[in-house]
Amino acid sequence: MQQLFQYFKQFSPLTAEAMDAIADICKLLHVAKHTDLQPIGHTCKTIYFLNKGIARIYYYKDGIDITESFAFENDILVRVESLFTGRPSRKAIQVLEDAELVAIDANQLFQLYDRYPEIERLFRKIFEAAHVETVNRIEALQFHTAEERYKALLNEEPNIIQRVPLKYIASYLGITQVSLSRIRSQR
Amino acid sequence: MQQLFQYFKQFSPLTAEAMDAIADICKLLHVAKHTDLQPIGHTCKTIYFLNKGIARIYYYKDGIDITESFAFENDILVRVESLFTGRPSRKAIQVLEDAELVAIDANQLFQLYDRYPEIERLFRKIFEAAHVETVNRIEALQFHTAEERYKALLNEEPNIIQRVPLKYIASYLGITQVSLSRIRSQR
DNA sequence: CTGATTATTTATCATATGTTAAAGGAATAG
DNA sequence: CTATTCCTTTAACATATGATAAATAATCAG
Repeated sequence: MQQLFQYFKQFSPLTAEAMDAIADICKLLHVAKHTDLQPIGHTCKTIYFLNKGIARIYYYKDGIDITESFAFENDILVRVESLFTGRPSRKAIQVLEDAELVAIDANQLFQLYDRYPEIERLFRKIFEAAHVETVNRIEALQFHTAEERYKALLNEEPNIIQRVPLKYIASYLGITQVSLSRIRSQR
Repeated sequence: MQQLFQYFKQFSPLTAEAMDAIADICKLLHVAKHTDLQPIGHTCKTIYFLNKGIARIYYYKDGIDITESFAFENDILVRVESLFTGRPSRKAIQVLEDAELVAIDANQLFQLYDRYPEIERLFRKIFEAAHVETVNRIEALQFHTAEERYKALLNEEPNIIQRVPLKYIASYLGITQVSLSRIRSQR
């Protein structure tokens, strides 16, 4: 659990009491690769934090598997559009490498918001940072070529290539597997 | 100011005291069309709410004007990636039609967060909703064709065509003006 | 109202990415 | 270790979108 609280520290401070309250609603999970942590159609009621391993959020569009995002060590992992609306998600969370993660019960967390404004603030800031990343991602998709997006990804996550099947990376970049292969083979 | 508080009501309730505190840090603005409300390079320190009119957030990529997003009546208007990071924004806000808007001073608002958890909660929810929209937009850009995106936009904002120059719509959709014209002329 | 900008459409050609199919490599189960 | 399945690359062709230029159409300033 230290890893999680270390992560929290980047965003805002917590009293010992608030930390205990959070720890009480957390569970440590070990999940084997290829497991769907949360299936399509369920409403997101858990906020995950990845201690170790890789996961992705994916969905099906016209029967084709599309990766919306990846999560790595020390990332928060959540289906925002379901958690914040209370609606079922068309997306699933899949673990790509044997993973260790912390599961935070969202309903219990939201109750803590009432008792601990500092906890509400912490998660506000965590999700604000995620929001900023999402906005930046739009810029990439809107006006960079597939090749530029691929190179930018390599820059941010140099070892994603060794750890994630290329087909997942392709749909994350908004292109087909074949196109990605073509881009990779050019020089 | 009633329009703004009406908007707030959708998200969470406020005490009269909190409403007064917010009203104290708000200014009503009238801005002529074509005006840059906030220039490129400034750090976003104001949250705007549009009572009337249309605005857009735009930036330059390789010298070309690109529209990141539009805001209409009853929309919040903010450069998230600057407001939440405190860094200067490469984006500007431009008013497209004579507009009436409410300007909320962000630094003063953040101070109110300390005194009124209910205000922090309200804005948390407002930005969570914006976050969800951003996530959904990625899905559109990632795996819909330009034509699909155009039709989806028409569906959501049927009168955007009458009110916004097509060139701005084109870059918002991630395509050139010429491509949009071509799509429109097909049937 | 008129001329000058600015916005939109149309046409032509170039190019990136999609689609489909097949072959070669890598991972996995038994 | 082998056979099967899954992943990745390559090839050939189709198509959507980009780039450039020119022609209309609309808007705006004087």
